[in-house]
Amino acid sequence: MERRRLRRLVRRRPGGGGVSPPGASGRTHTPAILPLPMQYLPNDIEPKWQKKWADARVSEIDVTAPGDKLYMLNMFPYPSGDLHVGHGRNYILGDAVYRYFRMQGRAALNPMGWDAFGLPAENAAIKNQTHPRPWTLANIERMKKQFARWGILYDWSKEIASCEPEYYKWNQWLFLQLYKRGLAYRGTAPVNWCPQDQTVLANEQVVDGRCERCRALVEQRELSQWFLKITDYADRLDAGLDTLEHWPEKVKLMQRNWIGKSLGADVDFQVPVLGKALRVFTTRPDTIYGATFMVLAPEHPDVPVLIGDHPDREEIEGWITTVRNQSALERQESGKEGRFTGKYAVNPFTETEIPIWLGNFVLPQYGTGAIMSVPAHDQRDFEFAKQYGLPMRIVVGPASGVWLDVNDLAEAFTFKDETGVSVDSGPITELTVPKAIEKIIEIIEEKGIGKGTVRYRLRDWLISRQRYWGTPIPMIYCEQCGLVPVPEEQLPVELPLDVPFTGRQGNPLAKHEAFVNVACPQCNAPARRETDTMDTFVDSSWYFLRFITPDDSTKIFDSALVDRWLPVDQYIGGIEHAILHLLYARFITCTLHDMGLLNFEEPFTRLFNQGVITKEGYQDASGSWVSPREVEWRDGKPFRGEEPLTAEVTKMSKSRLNVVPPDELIAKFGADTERVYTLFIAPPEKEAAWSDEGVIGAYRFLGRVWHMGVALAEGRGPRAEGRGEAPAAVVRKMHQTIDAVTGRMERFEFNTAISALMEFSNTLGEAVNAGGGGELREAYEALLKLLHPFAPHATEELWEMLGNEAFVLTTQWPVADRALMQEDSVTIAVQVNGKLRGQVEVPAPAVEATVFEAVFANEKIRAWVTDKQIVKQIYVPGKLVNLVVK
RNA sequence: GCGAAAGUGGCGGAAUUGGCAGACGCGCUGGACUUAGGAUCCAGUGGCCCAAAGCCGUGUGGGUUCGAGUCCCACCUUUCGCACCA
Repeated sequence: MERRRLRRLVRRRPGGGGVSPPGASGRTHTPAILPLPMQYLPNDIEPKWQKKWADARVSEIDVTAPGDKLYMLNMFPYPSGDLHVGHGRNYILGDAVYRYFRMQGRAALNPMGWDAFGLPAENAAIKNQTHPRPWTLANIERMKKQFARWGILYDWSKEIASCEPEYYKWNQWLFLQLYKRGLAYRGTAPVNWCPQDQTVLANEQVVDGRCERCRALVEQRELSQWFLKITDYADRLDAGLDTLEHWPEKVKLMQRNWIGKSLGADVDFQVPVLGKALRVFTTRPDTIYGATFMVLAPEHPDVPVLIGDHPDREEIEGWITTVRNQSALERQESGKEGRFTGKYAVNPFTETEIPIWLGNFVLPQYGTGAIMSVPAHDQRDFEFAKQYGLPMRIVVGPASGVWLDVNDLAEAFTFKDETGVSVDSGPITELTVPKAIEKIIEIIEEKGIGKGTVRYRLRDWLISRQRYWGTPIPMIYCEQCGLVPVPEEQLPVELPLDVPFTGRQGNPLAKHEAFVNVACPQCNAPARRETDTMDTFVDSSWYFLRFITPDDSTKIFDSALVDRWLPVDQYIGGIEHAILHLLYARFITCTLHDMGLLNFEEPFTRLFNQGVITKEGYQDASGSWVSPREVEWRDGKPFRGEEPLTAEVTKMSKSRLNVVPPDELIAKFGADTERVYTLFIAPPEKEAAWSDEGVIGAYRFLGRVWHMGVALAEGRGPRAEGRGEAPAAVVRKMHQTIDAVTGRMERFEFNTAISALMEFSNTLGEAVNAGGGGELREAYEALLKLLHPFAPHATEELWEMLGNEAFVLTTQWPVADRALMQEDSVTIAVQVNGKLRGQVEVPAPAVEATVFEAVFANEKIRAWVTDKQIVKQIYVPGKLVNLVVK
């Protein structure tokens, strides 16, 4: 094949250097590297370097010292106990970035802490008849050891754990500040109740109508609970997304959808029998001439009056009760249902009477809980109208002017944009939809029957939980004074530890007399403490501020220092927090800004979401998960004994028995191998399938780097004489690699950064194998530096072996010399009508315009420079090849 | 249903701005060294073909272009997110 031959020609050109001699029989094995006097045994060296880093406190940083600050942060984990290689991806990735920035000379802060409150600890305590605290603390210790064994450098002098009073005191303080400003309130609302976990949940914690944590069906209950008024910040949280240039679009979109900003209008419809108006919210006020009926949520406050004298009142009330008791999921699945109230409202534009219905598809929490129905132009209204035989009226037509007839409609025609034109709509007739909306809002406002409005889907954040293991809400109920906040000087309200865990009848805090009974801070009369605790997402909504001054017992944080170190420059964590944690953290940061405590509103400048690691799991016919140890393979299919199994690739989880614990892996190959493999496996933001076989590739790579280093250190490399020049190809490759890896580190392209290092290592290995030819050591040391973020232990050991004193970590990241990246010559191949016409070798700096004019003039030719680094292919229609060095 | 992202060898994945498709690695095949090798090293490895020559190849069908994995149109598939939000 032409192309292949061409490539070979190019690769073997003189001066290319380092290319192995061809031919199986002719190949001689240079003993420069083999046989090996010193094996790569990671487990001999890794703990040693972990200890050295710890002893030297290399990762501790003085936040008051000057420097080019950089705040790196991995989302602090829930201390659930054992970490598997899937968790490792997150932390290994963060550590690689941290080490890279350190080598770039940045004053990089990389703290770690524990999101230590929460249900699993409580459930474990119930199961094991212990207390959540020792369980949690033991897990923390285990996980710290695992982090260390991965070679991850956190600044442990900044460690925090949210379950400690020193931390949650400030949670309570924050709550009191919010309460003072009216941003924390107690209110009664239909809330999500998880019967399994015996607690209420935030809307964000309900997924597909089920509890995010335990998957139980969530029930609706009318309860009095604590809320944070995140809705006050809906507009800012929405607008702020536009400023987050370095956040994944996906996350911003998810937040935008969750906030659910809608522009529209509130409009009053008079109801003569009520003697007042019912207000509706609509995003399509331009369709108001087509509003032929009105639908209220069954929960709407005016419903009892409307149906008070209805002959079938009891039946309707029964239906309302049924709907109210349904979960959101059941309510939707039961289809559209409604009841006619027997009453009428007046459409303010057509001035006709329109019937008022109740409908289960109208949600009480959104808008005004009442809608004007325009069946011709809204699919939901259309379905409802068809079902109950309600009238329709077409008020929007296509701009193209095609006639529409009500009887022809098989579905609603929405025409959301300029493609639609108002029809039969008084003053807005013939206006396009956007213009019609603008105009009708003007008229509505002139008439004083409503106004243009912005509505949000976002609802207030329900933060109270009827569970023990969380931050006590610092409020007191006094019969005389009502709700009384705990005075700040009495904080923290400590969580009592002498509590039995039976797992029965709700929150054990409520039965702790010494905790509950308290004197009212205002009147000193006997009073009762709030026994609800806070959602743990409150704990994590501001923890990144606490890392700067974790031990300050006098204030939540130091504003001046926080303003210096924050926003967090690089935040790393899973996509599962796209809405919950990240929205709450943004909200709380805004409130602290408004309190004058911060000079910024957005806490995280750059956000990165790593993908999950998946692995095959095996299920038997009954759907139970089978341990991979029991699986036998026959004809490429999995079996357990005679029983066929099904294989499914899923996220690693204990329940699916597909987790890969790092211990065995590290014992066999070392942490560096796991680190390199984990980052090499796939682009870090993508889901990646773990392959036990694939790990060996990373190990071999490190082994080759190791053996090369041993050879150089023992003087078997050319360094012994310290003379001569490294082959030009090695120097060139070094600069190309430095350039490539640096860019890829910045862009989080770790998989290709590592592949570039593998290529460089191969080039270097060939040069060493071939007996070198000069100064290979400089190139090798550059390789060690570039490799350090991925394989910190091996590179430190090799660095030392070569006689260097300081850590690789504290050296400077190499800088590429662009001039030396260039090839000294390039081969230009010329293709004419698909055939290789010839090739010309030219010195790289001389690749200029007229080189080929004489040779290939007057032909339709295709020409390109064969080395990608220099120039691209260029098409020249007939006359002149015009090549330019980039 | 709505929204977003993605479809490239046996597998994970490469391929600035359209310019040598399959880098790098796994696996596989052959070899070296070995008592042995599931260690290590070397070579080969997109498909058709004994091989060469040649032809075909980035989900499918069109289009733009000297040139398309990349750009445009239509479709198919997968994954993720939202899901009666008026």
